[in-house]
Amino acid sequence: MTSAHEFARALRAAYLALHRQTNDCFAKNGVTADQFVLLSALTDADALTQQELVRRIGSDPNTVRAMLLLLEGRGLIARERHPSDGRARCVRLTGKGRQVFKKLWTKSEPLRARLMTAFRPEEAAALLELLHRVAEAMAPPASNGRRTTKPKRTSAC
Amino acid sequence: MTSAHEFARALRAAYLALHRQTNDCFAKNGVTADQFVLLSALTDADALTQQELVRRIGSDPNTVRAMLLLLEGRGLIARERHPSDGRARCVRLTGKGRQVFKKLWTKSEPLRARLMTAFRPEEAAALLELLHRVAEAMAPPASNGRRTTKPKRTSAC
DNA sequence: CGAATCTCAGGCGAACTGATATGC
DNA sequence: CGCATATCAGTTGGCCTGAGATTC
Repeated sequence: MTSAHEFARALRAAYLALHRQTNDCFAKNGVTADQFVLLSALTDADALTQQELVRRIGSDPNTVRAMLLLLEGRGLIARERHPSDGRARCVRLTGKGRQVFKKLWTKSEPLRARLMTAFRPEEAAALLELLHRVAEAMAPPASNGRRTTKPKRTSAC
Repeated sequence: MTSAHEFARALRAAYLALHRQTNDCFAKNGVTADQFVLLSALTDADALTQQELVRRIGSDPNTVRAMLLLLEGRGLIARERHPSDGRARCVRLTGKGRQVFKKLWTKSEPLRARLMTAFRPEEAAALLELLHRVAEAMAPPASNGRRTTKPKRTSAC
């Protein structure tokens, strides 16, 4: 039982250290670690709805909206109306956004290299799977976020 | 290289899920997850200086101060002057603080149990060690926090 | 109608910067 | 003197609640 607490503290320490280094790495570009995560989620797909973005980065709709407004103001992302669903918004990277992300990605290479020194390649897969299991185990049990029913569509935009 | 990014996202997802569940768990007691971490650090020792507290929970002096003022206002901790070092402050749990922490600890038992379901007991130690290595690898390389020189004393208060 | 998606207003805790006072 | 410890003032980004508009 107490080992769970130790584990939680270690997880916290590891994440906070990573988060801080990432923030420092991007500080001069005016981008935060969380914004980088959002941008990287957008590079995985051509366009995503805000809701889908919320789901992928594990955040709150209001938080995502605030971040998007910020990034939109800087011309890194664009928000268009969804063609078939009047409620939804399609979020995509602009050309500038893609360019900036590429620069940030290159800039953070050393950080990822440092991260990889923490374990051997053979361990990586196991560790990754373990972290996924942790996230799954700690996912909201019944009443998700603000959802009252099941997720239903994954709305690929 | 890209696996480092995957790992970072998984680490983030796991931590955020844990952090959210912890916050929800303590919400009705008016205590946040970070405050719980601080309180738990104080249960490990009779008294700690603020600086040592900063080091143990991996935070910022200003942040810790703000949290301490908050907790002091609620009567959970006390800040006395250090007997031999006029600059330092000795932080300790009050009786009420110890009592509250105990209640919170009990209340969060299910959370820790859920966390333990994510991996088998044999894996726990290895995983713990791995997370420590990650935190160490991502620790500030040269210029620590605000420190310009070496840490020197660990000041056990 | 209910439900989903996003918008808006407002508040809060955490983290940071920079400057400052005091004691070692 | 330099350095360490803590304080104060102010800003920011992220997260949350609660309410509302619009659309499916």
